[in-house]
Order: sequence, then C-alpha cells, then structure tokens
Amino acid sequence: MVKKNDNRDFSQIPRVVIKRLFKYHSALENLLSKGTVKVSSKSLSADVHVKASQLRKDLAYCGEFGTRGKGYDVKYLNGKLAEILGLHTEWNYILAGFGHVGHAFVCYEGIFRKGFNVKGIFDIDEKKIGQVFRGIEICDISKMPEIVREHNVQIGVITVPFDSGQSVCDKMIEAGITAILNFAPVLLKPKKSIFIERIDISRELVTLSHYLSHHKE
Amino acid sequence: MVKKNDNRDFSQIPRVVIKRLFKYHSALENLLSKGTVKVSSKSLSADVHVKASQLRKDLAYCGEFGTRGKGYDVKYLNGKLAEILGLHTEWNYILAGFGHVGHAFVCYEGIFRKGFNVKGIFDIDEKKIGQVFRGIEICDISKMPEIVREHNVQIGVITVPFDSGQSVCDKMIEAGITAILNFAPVLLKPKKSIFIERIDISRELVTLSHYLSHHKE
DNA sequence: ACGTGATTGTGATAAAATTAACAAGCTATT
DNA sequence: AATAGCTTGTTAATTTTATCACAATCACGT
Repeated sequence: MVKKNDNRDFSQIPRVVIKRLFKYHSALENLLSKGTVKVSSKSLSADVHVKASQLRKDLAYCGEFGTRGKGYDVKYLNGKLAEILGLHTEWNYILAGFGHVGHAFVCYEGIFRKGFNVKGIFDIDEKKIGQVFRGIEICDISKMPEIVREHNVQIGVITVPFDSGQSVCDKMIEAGITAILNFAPVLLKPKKSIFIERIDISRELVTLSHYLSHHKE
Repeated sequence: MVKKNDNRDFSQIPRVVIKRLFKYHSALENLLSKGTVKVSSKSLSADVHVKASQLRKDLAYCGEFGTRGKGYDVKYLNGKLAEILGLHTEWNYILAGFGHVGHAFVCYEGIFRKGFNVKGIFDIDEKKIGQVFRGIEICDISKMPEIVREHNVQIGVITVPFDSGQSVCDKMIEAGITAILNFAPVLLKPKKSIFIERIDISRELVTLSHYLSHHKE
C-alpha cells in the first residue's frame, strides 16, 4: 500500500492541527486495541468530537492515507500519525523541580508508554540531592550539561515554583535542550529560539470560574 | 472613575480571549506588586507577548477601562479583569482520584491563592479512604452528592487514571457539579450540558516530539 | 464489465481570529 | 486656550481556521 506522502514539510502544520492529530492517534490506538481494522472519517471523527470534513482536512496536511469508498486502515493510519507526531522514536527528557508536580510527572504512566524517558532530575533542595528515584539520582543543576550530553537529552520539563522558572530555562538552553515543557507560572523568554509548550493549571481553572460566573442557568 | 461597562454579556467571550485575559490579569498582579500605577496597552501587551492591538481588542469585549492618551489604571483594570474571570469570589471544588496528579493539584499553591478551595477528596482505594489530608477526609465516591450539597461545590476535578474518568464524570454531574477540570486521558461525554476543560499532559508533550522530529536544524 | 453505494481528497465558501490603521479624546505645556 | 504628543477604542483589512459540497475513486455484487 504505497501512498503519495512524499517530501511533505510536516514542520508547517499548525499547532491546532497537531493537537488534533494526536486525538486521532489516541482514538486509533483505542480502535486498534479493540481489533478494529478499518475506520471511516465519519466514525473516527465522531469519536473525538470533530467534524469529518475537519479530520480529512487535517490529514490532507500530511498526505493521503485512505482509500475512497472504503475508509482508512486503522493500523496503517495510526503508524503514519505516530511518525508525524514523532512517536516512532524514544525521547529523553530531564526534569527540574522535584516537588509535587515534578513527582507526578515522572510517575505519569502515559508519558513513559509513549516513549519519553527521564534521564535526569534536578532540585535545589539539599535534602533531595543524592536521593535516587526510579534509578535516577536527583542532582544539583550544575550537573545538567553533563547529563544532557551523555544521555542525548532533547526535552526539558520545568516544574519549579514561581520565578525560578526563567533561570532554569536559561540553564537548559545552555545545556543544549531544544524543547521545553513548562509547568511554572511564568512566561519564559528563551535566549535562543527553541520550542516551548506551556501547561498552566491556574489558567484552565480560571476558565471554569469565568464560566460559572457568567453562565448562571 | 465610572466607565461604560453596562449590561455586557461576558458569556459570549471566546475561550481564547478568556485565556489571554488571564494572562493580562497575571501580568497586572505582577505590576501591582511592584507598585506600578499606570500602564499602557503597549507595555502590558509586551509583557505577555501579544500585540497591543490584540490586547485592546480583547478588552473591548468587556468594556472600556482606559483613558486615551494616558493608559490603564493598573489596580482598576486588574479588579475588572478579576471580576470578569470570576476571581472576585471563592469557589469550592472536589477532586476524584488521589494519586500523584491529584495530590499535586491539591498542594498547588496558585490554586488556593486564587480562591479555589478543596471541599472533598474521593478515591476507590480502601487504604486511602478514611485518611485525612489537610483537614479533608478522603471518602468513597458514594458520599459525593452529600458533600457537594453541604459545601456548595461547583467544580469537579478528575485526576483518575484511564477509563474510570467517564463514570466519575457521570457521578459528578449527578451530584450537581456544573464545571469539570479533567486530567484523565479520556474525552468525557457528559450526560448534561456542562462546562469541561481538559488538561492532557501527553498531548502537550507530543507537540514537542513532533517539533523535534521535523524541525531538525 | 457495469452500476450502485460509500467515502475520500480538495477546491470553494464561510466563520473566526488577528493585525493594521486611524479618528477621538485625554494630558501637559506653553 | 491652543498645540503637540500619546494612547485608547473601533472600524477595516488580512490571515487563519473551519465547514461545506462535490467530483474522483474505489469495492462489491450482479
């Protein structure tokens, strides 16, 4: 089953589309585990609450993966999406700030299952430094460059509180990190152009309070 | 300082705008703590990395808060935004699933500081039930309706793993919850129309792996 | 091999969000 | 009080995103 999927520039796909591609991927994994072989854009899109036309438009960014009149091969499409999403490889990450959030992140099953492996944990707390968690020694941040180099780490996860986020970001970039996931409540200003994704728990909560305040009845 | 801000329907403001309003609010809090009294759209928007015209456009959804030629009164605008975002009141929430993520959530300082108070924690683990955490007894889910009623709880936070998310969602709605923050890796299908916000850590990570895969150099 | 029913891929259209542009209005200064 | 200098609020233009609509294509039964 050869498809024209040649020489496409996946780097130009909008972020919104990437996020939906991941939804499709998750839904496909689900179908796969149930042994489903074929799926139509109509049925798959319904699973993730988007319009079928949008699903097809999204896939059009990447190539042609279906057969008209029939639908998509679940396994094939899933594999292709995994490739586009970079889930066909393993990735290494380091984490800075081993508090509650950092701890929860490292323990999060889904992350490990998707091929993201922790290679370094950093904290400023003297009491934590030297402890070993799941085979990883908690280190002082000064060891970051060494660990990043030795383990070929690409991703940095920032789970420090408040303002120390920026200095951690700087150190990560210096160490050679090129993509950051930031849980700290600060807007990072990277010295070099790298990719940053942010998760701000407060922000999501606040959309709830806005809703509750203004949608009475 | 009276402004025309009358009878606006804040419920029609798009979600993207709400999220940015929160950014402005955070930046203003910051300015406030530094004692800044006045700020221009240019300077405030730079703080949060958006265009000045967008900031003004966003504010236009809500009313008129500035004075031409001068700028915005930091304290006044901050108060107004807090009102629009529903941060002028206290909110009560319950949390289901007291694992790593649930634990991290309850301990998260920023949430408490913004006026969100935990009133109930639920888990299915027999060993956890009965334990008291920060004055809250961990209960079986059967006690949910009672606790929601007694403490006037509006918000439900779901931090259970995998598929149990849906049944927890159903129970929350039954108990009277009208807004849910979902950390579980499932797309919730609420029986009644309520407000749901989702945080999917995997999804954000995957945008990083996509970036790393396709933006080499 | 031909027609039928189904479903994709895509060009056209519509809607939403962002950016630009500028008139209206305030402040300060002379 | 008139002018100059800013900055807002708002309309218009642009860009991005989502939806529609349908021709192209395939599978399958006859």
